[in-house]
Amino acid sequence: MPKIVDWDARRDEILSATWRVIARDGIARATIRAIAQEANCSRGILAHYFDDKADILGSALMMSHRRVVARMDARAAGLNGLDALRVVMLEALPLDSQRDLEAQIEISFWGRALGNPALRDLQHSEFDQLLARLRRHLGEAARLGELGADISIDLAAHQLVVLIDGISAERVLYPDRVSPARQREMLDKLLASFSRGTAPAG
Amino acid sequence: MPKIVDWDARRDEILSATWRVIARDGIARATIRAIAQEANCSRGILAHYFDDKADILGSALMMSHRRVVARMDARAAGLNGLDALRVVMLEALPLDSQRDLEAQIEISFWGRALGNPALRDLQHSEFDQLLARLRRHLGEAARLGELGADISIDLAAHQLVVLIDGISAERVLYPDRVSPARQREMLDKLLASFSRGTAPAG
Amino acid sequence: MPKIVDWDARRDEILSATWRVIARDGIARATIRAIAQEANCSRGILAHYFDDKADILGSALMMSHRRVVARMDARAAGLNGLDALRVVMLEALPLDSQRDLEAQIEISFWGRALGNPALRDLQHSEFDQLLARLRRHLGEAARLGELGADISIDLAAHQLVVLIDGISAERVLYPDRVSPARQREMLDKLLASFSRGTAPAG
Amino acid sequence: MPKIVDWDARRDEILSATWRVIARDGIARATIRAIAQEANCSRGILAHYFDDKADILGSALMMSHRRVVARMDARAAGLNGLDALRVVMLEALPLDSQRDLEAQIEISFWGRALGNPALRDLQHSEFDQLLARLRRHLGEAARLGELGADISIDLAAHQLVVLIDGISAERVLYPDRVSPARQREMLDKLLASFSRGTAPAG
DNA sequence: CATGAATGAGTGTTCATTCAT
DNA sequence: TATGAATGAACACTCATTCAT
Repeated sequence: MPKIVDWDARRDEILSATWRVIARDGIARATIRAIAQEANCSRGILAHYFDDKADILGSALMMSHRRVVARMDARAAGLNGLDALRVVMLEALPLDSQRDLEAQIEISFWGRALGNPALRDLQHSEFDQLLARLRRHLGEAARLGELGADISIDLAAHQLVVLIDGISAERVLYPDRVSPARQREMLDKLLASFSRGTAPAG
Repeated sequence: MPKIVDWDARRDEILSATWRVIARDGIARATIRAIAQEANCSRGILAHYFDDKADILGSALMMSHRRVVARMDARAAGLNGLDALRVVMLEALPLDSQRDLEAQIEISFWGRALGNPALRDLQHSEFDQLLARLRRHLGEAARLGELGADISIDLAAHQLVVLIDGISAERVLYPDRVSPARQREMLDKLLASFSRGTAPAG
Repeated sequence: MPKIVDWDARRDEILSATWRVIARDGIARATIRAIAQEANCSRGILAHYFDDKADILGSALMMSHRRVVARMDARAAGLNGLDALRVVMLEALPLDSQRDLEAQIEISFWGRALGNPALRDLQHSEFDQLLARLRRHLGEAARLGELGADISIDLAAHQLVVLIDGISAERVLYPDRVSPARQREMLDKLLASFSRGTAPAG
Repeated sequence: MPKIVDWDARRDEILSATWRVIARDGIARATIRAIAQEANCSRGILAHYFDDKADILGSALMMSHRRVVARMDARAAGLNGLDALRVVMLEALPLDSQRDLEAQIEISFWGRALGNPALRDLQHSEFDQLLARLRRHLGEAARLGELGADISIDLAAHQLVVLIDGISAERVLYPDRVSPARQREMLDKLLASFSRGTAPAG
C-alpha cells in the first residue's frame, strides 16, 4: 500500500515536470529527454510508469483536468444554482499562475489533437464532463427560478465553455491583456445575461 | 531565358498544401516531406521559395490572416457601425469549410507559439490588427449612437475576440457541436448586448 | 545496473576510427556516417560520446596532439639541451606509419581551420605549447653553452616548427620523396647550425 | 578571337572569386552557390566555363601556380645562380597579401588532396616543376662555384621546398607570428648555409 | 549564351524506443 | 527497480547537377 502511494507520487512528479516543460518550451520540445531531465530522473525510468510518450502526455492532460474538477467540487460544495455555477467557472478560468499553467497545457494539446484521434477522443470525453456539469448547475438554477424565461440551458452552457476556451487562449497568448479582473468582468456579464429580471448585460 | 514561373502562385500553392497537411495530420506532422508530397513537388524546391520551415509555417499563418482581412474588407464595404461589425465578425467565424480550415491553422499555431518567441511576436501583431479593426467599428457604432450608454469599447472588443477564439477552438475540436447556426446565435446575443435599449443578452 | 562501458576507451575507439577515415578518404569525406561505419557502431551512438561533429573532429585533433606530447615527454626524460631537443623533434616528425597518420590529421585540419574560428583557436593554443617546449629546450641548451653565440632562441624555435610543418606537408603529399633518412638529415643540418663552433650547416 | 579573350577573362574572374571564397570562408564552404554569388553571376553559367566543381577548384589551384611561375620568370630574368634562386624563393613565400592568398589556397588544397587522387596527381606535377626549377638554379650556382663543396643539390632543393611549405603553413595559420622580415631571415639563413666559405647558418 | 527552376542524394542532428545489466 | 548504452528512423537543410526555356 505505501508502495502504491510512492508510485503515484512518482507519477505525479513526472507529470508535473511534463507540465513545466510544456509551459516553458512548448509541447513540440517536450521530449522524453527534457521531461526526464526536468524530473531529475533517467530516461529509462519513464518506461516504468508510462507506456510511451503518448501515455505521458495524455496522462499530463488528464491530471490537469482532474485537478480542475477537484477544485470545482471543493468550491461548489454547499452552493446552489448560479452561485455554484459562478465558483465553478472561476475555477476554470486562468486567474492565477497555477491555472495559467493549466491553460497553457490545454492550449498546447489542442493543436496536437488535430492529427491524433486518440488524443481527440480523450479531449471529447473530458469536454463532455465539463459541459454536463455546467448544464447540471444551469438546470438547478432554472429549477430555483434564477434564470430568465427565454434562457436555453444548452445555449448557455455552450456560451460558458466558449468563454472559458476563448479567455484561456487569449490569456496564454497575450497574458498582459487578459487580467484576472477582466476575466471576472466578462464572466459576470455573461452570467448576468442569464439571470431573470436583470438589466441588459453581456 | 529561364523557365518563367509565377512565383507568387507557386508560393501560394505550397502554402495551400501546408494548410491541408496541418488540418489533416496536425502541425506536428507538417514536415517538409509531407508538405512537398502534398504539393506534388520535391523537397528541395521548397528552399527556392522559402528560407526554411519556419518561413513556410509563418507564411502559411500570415496568408490565412491576409485572406480573412481581405474578406472582411470586401464584405464591410459600404456598411457602418454595428452592421459592418457583424459582417466582419461573420468572416472571422468558422462558418464554412474554408473558414474551418483557417480556424484549424490558427489553433495549431497557438500551441506552437509557446516556446517560439518569433511566432509569438507574429501572432501578437496580427492580433493587434484584428483588435484595432473591431475597436474601429465599435467606435463608429458609438458615434452613430448604436451602442448602449454603459458599453466600454475596450471590453466589447475583447469580448468579441474571445468569442472568435472560443468558438474557433470548439469548432476545431468538436465540429459537430458548433453548427453555423449556433455560432450566429452566440454572435447575435453578444452584439445585442452592445445595442442601446435592447433586452438582456449574452 | 546499467551496462558498464569504458567511456574513455569507447571515445578513443571512435576517435581512432575518425583518424582512419580522415587519412583514407580526406577530412571532407569524414562524415558522421563514415566514422560510425569505421567504428562499427550506429550513428546515433556518437551523440552519446560527443556533442556534435565539431566535437568529434576537435577531439580527434587534440588526441593526436596529446599522444605526440606524451611521446615527447617519455623520450626526453633524463636528457638535456640539444639532446632533449633532438629526440623531441624526432617525435614530431612523420618517421613511421603512426606519425604519418598524425601528420595527415594535422594537415587535414589546416585547411579546415580557415573559416572556422573555433578550430583556429584550438590550433593556436596547441601550437603555442609546442613552441614553448622548443624554446624551453633551446634555453636549456643555451645555458649549457651548447648554442652558437649568435643564435636567437626565438628564431631557432621558429625554424624548428617550420621544419616540422614543412616536412609534414611534404610527407603527406609526396610520401615517396620524404624518407625518414631525409627527414633526419634535414633535422640534423638545422640542429648543427645552432651548435657552437660547428661547420656551416643548413 | 576577341571572344576568346573575353572567355578567358570570364574564367579568370570566376577563379578569382573562387580564391576569395576559399580564403574567406574555407574550402569546405566554397560551394558553387558561394562562388557564383562572389563572381556576381548565376550558378548555371559556371557549367559553361567549367566541367564541374572539381574543375573549378583544380583550375583555381593551377591558376595560382601559373601566376607564381610567371612572377618567378619575370624576376629571375637576367639573374644567375644564387641570385636567381633567391628572387625565385622570394616569389614563393607569402610576403604580401596577394601571396598570402596564394598560400591560403595552397594549404586549403592539401587537406582536400588526401582523399582525391586526381587532385593529388595535379599537385604532384606542380610540385615537380617547382623542384626542377630550384634544382636548375642550384645547378647553375654550382657551376658558377657559388656553392659549398659538400652541398647536395637534391637535399638543398628539398630544404627549400620544405621551407616554402612550412612558412606558408605557419603564415596561414598564425599570420601574426610570421612577418615578412622573419621569412627573409629564414630564407637567407638557409641560402647562406649553401654558400661556399660562409659562416655557419640555418 | 545564359537563366533559374527542379531534383535527389547526402549532411548533421534529434528522437522514442529497446534491452542487457 | 533502475540505468544508460545502443539503435534506427525521421528530421530540416545544403548541395552539385540537370534541363527546359
